[in-house]
Amino acid sequence: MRVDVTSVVDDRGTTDVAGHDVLAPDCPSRVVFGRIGERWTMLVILALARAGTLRFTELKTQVGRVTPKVLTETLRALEDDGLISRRAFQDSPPRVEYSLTPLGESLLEPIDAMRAWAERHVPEVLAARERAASA
Amino acid sequence: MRVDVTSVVDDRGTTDVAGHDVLAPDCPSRVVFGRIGERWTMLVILALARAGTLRFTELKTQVGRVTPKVLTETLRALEDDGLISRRAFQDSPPRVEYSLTPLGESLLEPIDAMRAWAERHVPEVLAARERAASA
DNA sequence: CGGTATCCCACTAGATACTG
DNA sequence: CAGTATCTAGTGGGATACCG
Repeated sequence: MRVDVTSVVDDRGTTDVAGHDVLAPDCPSRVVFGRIGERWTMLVILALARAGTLRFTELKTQVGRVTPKVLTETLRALEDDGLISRRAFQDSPPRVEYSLTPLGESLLEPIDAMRAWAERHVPEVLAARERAASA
Repeated sequence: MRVDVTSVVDDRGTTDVAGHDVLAPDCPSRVVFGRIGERWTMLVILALARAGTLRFTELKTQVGRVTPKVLTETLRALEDDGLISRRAFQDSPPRVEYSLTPLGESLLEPIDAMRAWAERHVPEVLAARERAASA
């Protein structure tokens, strides 16, 4: 995710005390929302939260029908972000274990807020969609 | 966003009391995460939350460099989901006002949880990324 | 087992121009 | 003002095959 850097602050004082403004093109918040938006990110984090530690193949089956290529990309991205850690053992056959870092665990709180909202309100959303579809 | 419907429940009892399982391919939570992931959704919601009511062009300037086509798509999707409401007046020149529905307002809570996390932890994420980049 | 290496497609979203 | 209409490009993600 690459964003441009012009007009970070407008002239209406919409930035908050910490200097953040979600409506600014380069607000750090977008880093998070960008990751969240990626198709398998949440599932990987939630699977690891649930299991503690998982190997590549375990993760693959937990998460659904993700292809190895995409799962690898997802894992690398999350590792680069410091959200998960990867431990490779020098065994034969190979053995690699993934788990959440403390930073990754701290993400669970907002994620669960989202999930809680979804579980509570998704029926309303689906009902609204059906109304819209049959209009 | 369309997902398939097989293997909703696995054999390890991972669904919760309400019958939801984020790791299931068709969990309703994905509806939410799908929307969140779309590029302009959050920005529109936050702009409306901040301003209360906005017209099309106001929304356009608030939100950044979105094209009219994409903004329209975003607004329709959000309207179909019951998150925003659109009121058109029969004036000339035309006048249309967008605002959050109560459902849309209820989404602000989890959104802010995410934003709060982002503002608190994004420096760590960025630091991790730099470490990864120079490795 | 834990990935890479290729190839490929759908789909998001941008640019641009036009209209009731 | 508030959009629609086209056309196009970039890329996230999938399928498949192969490797140390």
